[in-house]
Amino acid sequence: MSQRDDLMGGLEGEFGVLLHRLRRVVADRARAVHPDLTGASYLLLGHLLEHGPMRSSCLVETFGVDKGAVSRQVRQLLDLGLVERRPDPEDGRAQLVAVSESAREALVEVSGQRRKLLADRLSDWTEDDLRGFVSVLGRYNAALAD
Amino acid sequence: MSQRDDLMGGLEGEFGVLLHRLRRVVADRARAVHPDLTGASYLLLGHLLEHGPMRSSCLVETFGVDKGAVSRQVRQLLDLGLVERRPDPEDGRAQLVAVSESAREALVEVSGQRRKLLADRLSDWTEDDLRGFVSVLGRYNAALAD
DNA sequence: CCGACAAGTTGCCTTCGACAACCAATCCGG
DNA sequence: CCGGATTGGTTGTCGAAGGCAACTTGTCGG
Repeated sequence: MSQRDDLMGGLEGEFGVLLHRLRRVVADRARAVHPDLTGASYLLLGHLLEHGPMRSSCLVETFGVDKGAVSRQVRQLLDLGLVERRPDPEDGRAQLVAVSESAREALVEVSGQRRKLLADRLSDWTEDDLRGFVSVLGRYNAALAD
Repeated sequence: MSQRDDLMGGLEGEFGVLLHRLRRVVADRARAVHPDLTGASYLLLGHLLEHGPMRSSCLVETFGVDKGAVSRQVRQLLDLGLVERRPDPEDGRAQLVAVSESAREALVEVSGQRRKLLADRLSDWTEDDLRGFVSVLGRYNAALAD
């Protein structure tokens, strides 16, 4: 059990470093999509791109942040023309947030740059390495869920 | 290559969620160590506990954040009595930051609570799973380094 | 029709980090 | 030995980000 504890300690340490470095990386990529796009909004945008249009409250739930924060970030995305809003056919008082076409293009473009940048640094990773990493990260995320 | 791109996309998504959830988890754990301890300072403290006394500039380098921020967080740790400072024998103008004895005890205590909390959620992870996760996280961190 | 409720919005506060200007001690070339 | 250049660290100011709470508004159920 003490071995397991040591591993958990190492996990914390790596997460601490990751948390700080990722903040900067995300902010940089956000700026690449649009000069005035902030990091948090970029993450929302990415989630919308992957999972399709959804309402703000859904974003609140999956990211586990305050709905006020999401409201402001969606507002920013709207102002920058990166998302559009339309009424939710299933609930009259809700609105769906959808990635705009121009944002989709920009995200694909930035995604290409990112791939080039990380290609050499992760070149020794096999596809299985990558797949396993994503999977295990997902399981850890699930463990963190409230 | 398109498979690899998809995997990278999934990686981003998981990191986005992780980034937000971890923020809250870290803040909670910091409060458990000391009511007035903030999240960022807690991460510094954890790093000091694992790697032994070091100077502020070393923390700046490993975490990749501004030295002003580190200076303030170390100040907070000092005010709370969680770290002590002593002159660096190898460089007259530098100071070493070291975890205090009381802080060490508190960290071990919180570590125990944390283990209990995650024990059931990660119970299906083998020790190899855990070790592999830590290792691969370290490699990813290395890839993020500037 | 009316109260309960859910979706969003907004204001206020704290945490956090970037940037820059700044002090102090040390190192180094002459 | 001396005077800049360098390095360790502090401080002030700013924007990003989230938590909390009060509030608006539209919807649903009795």
